[in-house]
Amino acid sequence: MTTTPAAPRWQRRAEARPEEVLQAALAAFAERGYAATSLDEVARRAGITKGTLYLYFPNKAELFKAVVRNALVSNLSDARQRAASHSGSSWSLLAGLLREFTHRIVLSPLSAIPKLVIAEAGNFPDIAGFYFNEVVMPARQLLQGILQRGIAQGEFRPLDLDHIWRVVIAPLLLAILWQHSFKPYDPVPLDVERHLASHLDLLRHGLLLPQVSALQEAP
Amino acid sequence: MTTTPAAPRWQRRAEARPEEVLQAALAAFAERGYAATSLDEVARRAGITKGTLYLYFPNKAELFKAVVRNALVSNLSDARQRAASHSGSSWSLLAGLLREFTHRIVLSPLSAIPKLVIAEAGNFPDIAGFYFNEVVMPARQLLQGILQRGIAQGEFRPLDLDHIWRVVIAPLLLAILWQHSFKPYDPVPLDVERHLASHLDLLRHGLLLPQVSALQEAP
DNA sequence: AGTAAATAACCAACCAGTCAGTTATTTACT
DNA sequence: AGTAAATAACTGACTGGTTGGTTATTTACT
Repeated sequence: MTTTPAAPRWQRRAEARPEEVLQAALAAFAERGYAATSLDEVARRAGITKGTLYLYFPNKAELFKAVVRNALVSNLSDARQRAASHSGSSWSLLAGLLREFTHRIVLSPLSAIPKLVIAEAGNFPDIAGFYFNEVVMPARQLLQGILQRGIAQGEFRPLDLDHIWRVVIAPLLLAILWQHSFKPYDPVPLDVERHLASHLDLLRHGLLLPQVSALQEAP
Repeated sequence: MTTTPAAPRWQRRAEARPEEVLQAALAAFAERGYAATSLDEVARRAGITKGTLYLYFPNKAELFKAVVRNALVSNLSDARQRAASHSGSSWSLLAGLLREFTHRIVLSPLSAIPKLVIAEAGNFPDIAGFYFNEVVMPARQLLQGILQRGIAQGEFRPLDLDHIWRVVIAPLLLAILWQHSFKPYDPVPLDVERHLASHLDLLRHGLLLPQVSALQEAP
């Protein structure tokens, strides 16, 4: 009686593990939140055990930070570069950026991250601080820069630069939270594309000077 | 040697306990979120012990639901009645409503509740469903009614009624979440009054027909 | 005295983090 | 090429601490 050559119980895949753990952690955190997600669960989803997980990440908070970095920070520096080298109107830059943000974050699994950070900020100050410094601050600077340029060039009305930028991105945040918190209960599910269209329509009429607005029907 | 007549170590106050527990629980949940708040902590804040807490609420989830219900019920039908009996322009009604919402919710401890519901929706589906039906649906109907009236009367531009209402309230939601999640990290703290002013300014230019807007500088 | 209200000690379950031991893979040597 | 030794990856059981929930007992009030 010969034994079939048993497949190994596990394989060494040190290269692939970290990325797989990050994927698994994002999915798990997104479903249940940070506090409610156990590392056993994350390990299970990644096809390893908890001990292995600790070979790659020193603790739960650092794992979470790594998830955020991996998912968002790269995306953001991307946008800044595109903004710097933009040559068209400020409005087309702003609208393009909001569109791209919608497609690359709101409509992707990445949207779980802002929701998570907001939900758990109270309990994990260093995560909240990290996110604020690494994500919110750059985003603010990017938006304020565009708006300021638009005002200076006589494209936008005079605006309160310290506050308008939050009003401008608020509908994106709402869309993210809606999808994660209310989607199952909404009888008229949110159509993100039409939400974005309404948002841009409001901004175009609300930000641009009237004479400029009239020139730019549907940029 | 006489012993001074010792004050009783505790008193029987069955009437007052539930309300006091609800207050304590709201404060505790608001600070630390649902999962991270221990019932010992809630009891401590309410000036009782955990065992007593269980005399009045069957478990943690029901306590949480009771907090949400209790905090919302008073504020619920109020706004709808005022809207129904309004006689001025749609814009003044809308702006007034957003102002009142800002002062009565965003700037009050009640703002903890939307934040909590959004944060915990994934883990507590029946709470999320309850909140959606009792709070979100009425708010939607109220806003859509006002916007529809404004369009019909030639005050607002034609708008996508299914989507614009979310864009309109998004900045209020952002203000709530900002205060609860990012306040400690923001070097330029959010001035809610100026945030509201920026918001209303954008809406006035973005929603109203140009000729109407020109008539209504600062309503 | 009788009982409702409240306490305090208790249990069972869960989980982040640790570590001694096991196994797959690579390296060094013949 | 073959294989023994060394290494790196991985496992799984365990620990210490916490917390939701229970209950035997004490206390205040009628």
